Amino acid sequence: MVQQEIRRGPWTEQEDFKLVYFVGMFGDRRWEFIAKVSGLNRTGKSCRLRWVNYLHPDLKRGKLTPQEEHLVIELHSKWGNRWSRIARKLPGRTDNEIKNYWRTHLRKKKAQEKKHAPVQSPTSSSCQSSLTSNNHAVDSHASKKGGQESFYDTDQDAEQGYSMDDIWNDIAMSEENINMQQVYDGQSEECCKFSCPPIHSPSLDYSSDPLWVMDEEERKMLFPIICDQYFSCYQQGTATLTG
DNA sequence: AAGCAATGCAACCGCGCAGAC
DNA sequence: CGTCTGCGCGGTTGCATTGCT
Repeated sequence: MVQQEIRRGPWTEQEDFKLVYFVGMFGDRRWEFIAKVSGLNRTGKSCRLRWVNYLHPDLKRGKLTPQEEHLVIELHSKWGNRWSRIARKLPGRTDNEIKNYWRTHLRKKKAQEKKHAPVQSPTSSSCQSSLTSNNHAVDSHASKKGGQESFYDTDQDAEQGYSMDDIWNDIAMSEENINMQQVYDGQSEECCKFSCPPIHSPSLDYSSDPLWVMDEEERKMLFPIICDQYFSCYQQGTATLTG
């Protein structure tokens, strides 16, 4: 079988749909499997990352609240760069998000320090301790992107943007049109709701069965209707948005 | 209005850990 | 017990956007 080139870089909306769909079907554990079965030509890692950091339905979008900021600062002073650990204390936030947030503030803080104390000893390992102690100063979080609506932002501009909520809604809606049971006899509709927490490969262990490791052709044979309906549904959605 | 710099965030990389065999 | 595989984590990079001159 010809090894297809692994896709890299930004994810397209179509890829997002595919991933959401297959995670809903197989759960969010077996990423290599999902990567193969979905035909995304992405690595399992990449799929996981995309899901965890962006597509998971429990994710909050938008800026950290002052309380969350405070908590991050507090926990970071306690645990250091244990981002995943910190993230667990902030439901709906990812380690990546918190890490980025911290970096941003670190940079701001460093810049400020440079301004105010240009001849400070560099050995004071100032970043962490000083940051944790007075990072409230930057709590204003003068994010220049405050008014900017990301394509996926759910908090803002629900009318204009095509948010993740919309995507989930679309998926939920399209599910009503797709009779999943015809394709996956034995898997209840419940398994495909993409509800959270995600389903962990109910009752069947696909991974151990070589039959479930599909190549492109097999995949097309099994999923053509689902995928086609999905994407036409998706395309309708975006078409109405893009005009 | 154009060009450049700064910023924010999505995605990748490499390493380590855990479980299966 | 060693090896393999998959996953998770932290660090880093690259690019798009925004702000400034």
